[in-house]
Amino acid sequence: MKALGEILAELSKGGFRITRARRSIIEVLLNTHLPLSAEGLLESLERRRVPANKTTVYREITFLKERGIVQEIQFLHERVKRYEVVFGSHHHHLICMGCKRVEDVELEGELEKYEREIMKSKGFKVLNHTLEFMGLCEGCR
Amino acid sequence: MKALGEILAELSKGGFRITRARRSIIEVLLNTHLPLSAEGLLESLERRRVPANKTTVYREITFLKERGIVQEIQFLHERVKRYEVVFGSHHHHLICMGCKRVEDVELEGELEKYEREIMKSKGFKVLNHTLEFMGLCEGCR
DNA sequence: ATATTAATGCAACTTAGTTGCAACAGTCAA
DNA sequence: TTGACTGTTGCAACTAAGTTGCATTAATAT
Repeated sequence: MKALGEILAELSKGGFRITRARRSIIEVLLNTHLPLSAEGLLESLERRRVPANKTTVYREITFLKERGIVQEIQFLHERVKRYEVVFGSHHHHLICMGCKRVEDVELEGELEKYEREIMKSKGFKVLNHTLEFMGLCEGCR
Repeated sequence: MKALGEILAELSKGGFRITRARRSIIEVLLNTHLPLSAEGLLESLERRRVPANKTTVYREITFLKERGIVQEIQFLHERVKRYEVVFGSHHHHLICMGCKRVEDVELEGELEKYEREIMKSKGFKVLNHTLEFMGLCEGCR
């Protein structure tokens, strides 16, 4: 995972401005590390005394997505989309149906085996995937 | 996958009514077999001359979900939810980013290995999962 | 044939996200 | 440090997807 400075330097070099809102949004996403919804992001900004408009938040998310800095996640049990800073390694989520908390998991070996299988049997080239597990966490079982 | 008659008999036995809308919705979902959105379902009904209100469609989907007859799918690249009849065996989807078509895949061996791993390392009991692959189909590559 | 109540349709509403446009504010160069 | 350039923001109004309350309709058992 990248550090704040690195991300800001990259953007700056690209000719983009480091505004108060932009810096704070990236900070919040780096610090929570569990996926936040646009509304959650808005609230976090308010708590930090960096009030922002929801339009700004949505536009900033779009901007950061386009640059591969954040990624969008859609949990099946929710209506809203969530966002998190892209990690070096691809990972997945464990969603507890009891307490609704979300944990990360990294899976060893990943799904490459399946992706090869799919290529062979269907001629379909996999470029990306989503995988989320729903269940009960240790505390809620 | 269940046949129409079986599903209807089951519902009838449960004290639910077999209305024109209900029967048609189940028929459409059985026949398309690829996941349909609520709006798509509405259009299919119109083509069959069984006009239904969108409220009815949403309520029927909820009803069929609660009874384990249909399941809801959320593709990452879309805003809408989609619905399909639950198959005997769990399967996943290949979403072509070119033509937007969706194919089914069944994966051999499934993700049980990962589910056991998650149980061991995190104490998290997996009850369900979603897995979708995004990429390019044979025709679009 | 009729009573019961599940299912429906309508209109009004909510929630999540988007758009156009005028105003504002980082950044660079002088 | 000042200004000019243009990227960024906020507002208000909008769209799309889905939900709700309530009065009406229509499957079904008797």
